Amino acid sequence: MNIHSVTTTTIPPAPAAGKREAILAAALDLFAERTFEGTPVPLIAEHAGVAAGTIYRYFDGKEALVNALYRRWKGVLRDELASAMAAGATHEERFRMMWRGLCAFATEHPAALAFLETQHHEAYLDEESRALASAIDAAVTEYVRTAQADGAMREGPPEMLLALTFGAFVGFVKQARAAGQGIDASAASASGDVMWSALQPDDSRTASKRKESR
Amino acid sequence: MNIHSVTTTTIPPAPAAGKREAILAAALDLFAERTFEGTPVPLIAEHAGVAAGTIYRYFDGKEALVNALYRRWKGVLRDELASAMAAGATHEERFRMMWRGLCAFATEHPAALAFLETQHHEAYLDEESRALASAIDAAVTEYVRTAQADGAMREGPPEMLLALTFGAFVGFVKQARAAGQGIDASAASASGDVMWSALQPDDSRTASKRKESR
Amino acid sequence: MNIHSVTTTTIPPAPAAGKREAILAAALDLFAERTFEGTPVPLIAEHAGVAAGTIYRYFDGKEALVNALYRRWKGVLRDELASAMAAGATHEERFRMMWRGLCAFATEHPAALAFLETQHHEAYLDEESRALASAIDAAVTEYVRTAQADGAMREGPPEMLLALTFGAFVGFVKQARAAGQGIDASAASASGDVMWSALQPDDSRTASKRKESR
Amino acid sequence: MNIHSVTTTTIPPAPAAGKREAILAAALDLFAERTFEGTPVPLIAEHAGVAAGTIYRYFDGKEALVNALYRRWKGVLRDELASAMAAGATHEERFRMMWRGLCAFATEHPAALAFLETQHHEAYLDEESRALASAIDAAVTEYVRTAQADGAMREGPPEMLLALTFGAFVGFVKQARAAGQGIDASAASASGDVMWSALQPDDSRTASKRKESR
DNA sequence: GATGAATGAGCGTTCATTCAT
DNA sequence: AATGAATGAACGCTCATTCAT
Repeated sequence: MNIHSVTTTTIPPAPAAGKREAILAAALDLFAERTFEGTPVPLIAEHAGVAAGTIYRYFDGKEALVNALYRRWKGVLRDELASAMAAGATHEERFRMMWRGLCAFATEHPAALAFLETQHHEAYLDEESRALASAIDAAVTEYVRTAQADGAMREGPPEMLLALTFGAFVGFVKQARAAGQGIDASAASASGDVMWSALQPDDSRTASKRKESR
Repeated sequence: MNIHSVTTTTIPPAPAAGKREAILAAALDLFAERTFEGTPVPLIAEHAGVAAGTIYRYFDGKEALVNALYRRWKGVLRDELASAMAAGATHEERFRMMWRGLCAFATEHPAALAFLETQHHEAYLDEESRALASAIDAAVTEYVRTAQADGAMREGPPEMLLALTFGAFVGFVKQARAAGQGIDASAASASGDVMWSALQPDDSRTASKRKESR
Repeated sequence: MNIHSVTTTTIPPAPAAGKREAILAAALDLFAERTFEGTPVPLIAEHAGVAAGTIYRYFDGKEALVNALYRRWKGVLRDELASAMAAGATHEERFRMMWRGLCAFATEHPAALAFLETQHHEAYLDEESRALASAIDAAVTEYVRTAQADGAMREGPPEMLLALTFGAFVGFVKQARAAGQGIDASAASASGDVMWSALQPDDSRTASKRKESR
Repeated sequence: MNIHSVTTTTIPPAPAAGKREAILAAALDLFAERTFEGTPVPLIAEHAGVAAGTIYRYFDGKEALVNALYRRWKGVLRDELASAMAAGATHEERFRMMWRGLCAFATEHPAALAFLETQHHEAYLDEESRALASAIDAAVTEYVRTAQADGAMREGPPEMLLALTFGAFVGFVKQARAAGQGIDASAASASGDVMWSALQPDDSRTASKRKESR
């Protein structure tokens, strides 16, 4: 989790991590549950245990804060996906690790996922934040393309397949949250099954299917 | 698709449609692209071509307006889904019609879909709006349960399958919109293929699969 | 009650008296219980059973309406006082009739009295309304002066004596209203006793008076 | 008159007194001359020399402000009356001190008196404010009852006697203000004479009294 | 004459941001 | 560095007034 090294002193966004971290943590929770526009800066300050003015020592404004937050967590997500892709031996394994990694992320950082996937970011994200999002898109698109080239994934525009897959993930997580259940290992696995089968080549629906996915 | 016939006369922001419709149309566009909280009432008025005060002749307040809007479009969506479910002869046909109907809705009313699927509605939706959403959930859940009972759909909690499916649809639509492409018939069909195969029983991945889905 | 002849067709502000009267009656009730500033014109219209715009056919604006209302009722009060002063044979009789007349007015037209005596009229009364108030002041001042000249009333600036007397009357009426009681004949008489004795010459009291007050 | 010593440091709109005091002072003047409803918050801010938003740092809203103001001044008045009642040796002395105290209050804090006695407070006073008003009523009622029991005051419902007396006081003050004169010691004394004699037992007057009143 | 939909200035209030301490 | 009082633009909303019907 390289991004945490940005933190001046300690590693996780722990309560002792200093004001900058406290502000980011408070903003994350609040943006996740009330929207960027719906969250007053003084409320962030209160939750962070700092004075309102202090926020402006660490961030140029509310918009800069939300961008820092977005980059922070989008970076964590990117690292999660990158390590999943690096670790798997087969395309299916890579997919399963990604899916599991996403589920783990959603479980460990529910507010972060809600914040990242749920908002209308267009209004305030800056160039750099958008570039980060694009880089992640490119990486997973590359993964899909390779898997398709190997015959391990169905044909079709990678962007569409990814949109369906990540969309499904987000829907799944929101449903689990709305139902008040967490995402346990079996639910993560079952939902991963569903989406992996969605990605299988049509003609693979034979007994030999599984082999091609390596 | 009974409501769509209504659509032509009352829903679009036609200049002759009356101020109430103009306000709803303007609010839809703005909420879809800027969030409920991020949209000032005076801006809605401006887009609708009315004075700010006029909005309060037609709606009790901003919150009543967003609820009216939500119910209007959630109702259209419900009718769409209901007629798809009524029309199909097999479970697969019903699914395909639903997916096609959703794609048509997304194409014809992109702002409505963005508005419905994208926001933090919890803060302002009232009892009646929530009841409408629940009714739709119940209807599609019932569809899944029946299909599962007939062996035409994979096992698993219907809520999870639906969350994945609708999540995938939303992801797909957002991606298509972000890419600036519309959703043509072939894209709709291809994405429907993907998600229908996601819903197939695991053990159906044999040559006989298709038959069971009727 | 000469002022009622101003009414185009009928005599009292009865429900059948036409829209102008209905508006005046509604405005009286509302101003009395909610203040001039606190009463929206559309509410007056609703209570009067007319459309908001109609009020502007009969009055140039809210301010003109309140002036018309003030003059109407101040005129009734003036007539009441004038006839009391004309009818009495002695100064005390005149005073008693005035007091009784005021009490009758407060009983018959409680909203009118509340409106006349209770508000901050300065902000909106026009020249003519103020002139009417002054005329009444002058008439009762003249009465006091005459009574003083005849030795029937204590010395002192008539304005002060009148201010005390009318102030007492207003206080009395407000208290009766607040207590939910009407002003019956005996209460009217008892309060008149008090204020008449207030106006008696000092030298009419015996030398022993002071002792009793311990 | 303990509170009056406080007055010199905290109550008047002294520039050094802090914004809260400046706001209260400005609100007092404006409410006194334009009514609560007739006074826009931004105007209060302007008169207080603060920004409109600043008012909301000190008060929860316009209504909370008017209640704070009411309690402040009603409390001063209560202390005034209480110390007058405590200081006098005879019933008459107590009455005279009260009257003198009221006159002093009206002279020193004319806006406060206008504000307290002149408005339609019912619409916005809260429980606590009303309780304060009732406590004062109860205290003076008790005074009257005691004086009546001692034969030092005429019979009759204490509420009526008090309503007449305070009404007279208010009328007197308003008249003095309208005439542009202050209330000097002799006017205060003369008006006190009038109202004290109003409160005397009937039987304290000689048999010849009635004749003089013609 | 009468209506009531429509207007828009102005209300009470919030909140992103600044700055003296 | 940190505070939090202060600001004032902008918010959601009301209402006196106008005017097409």
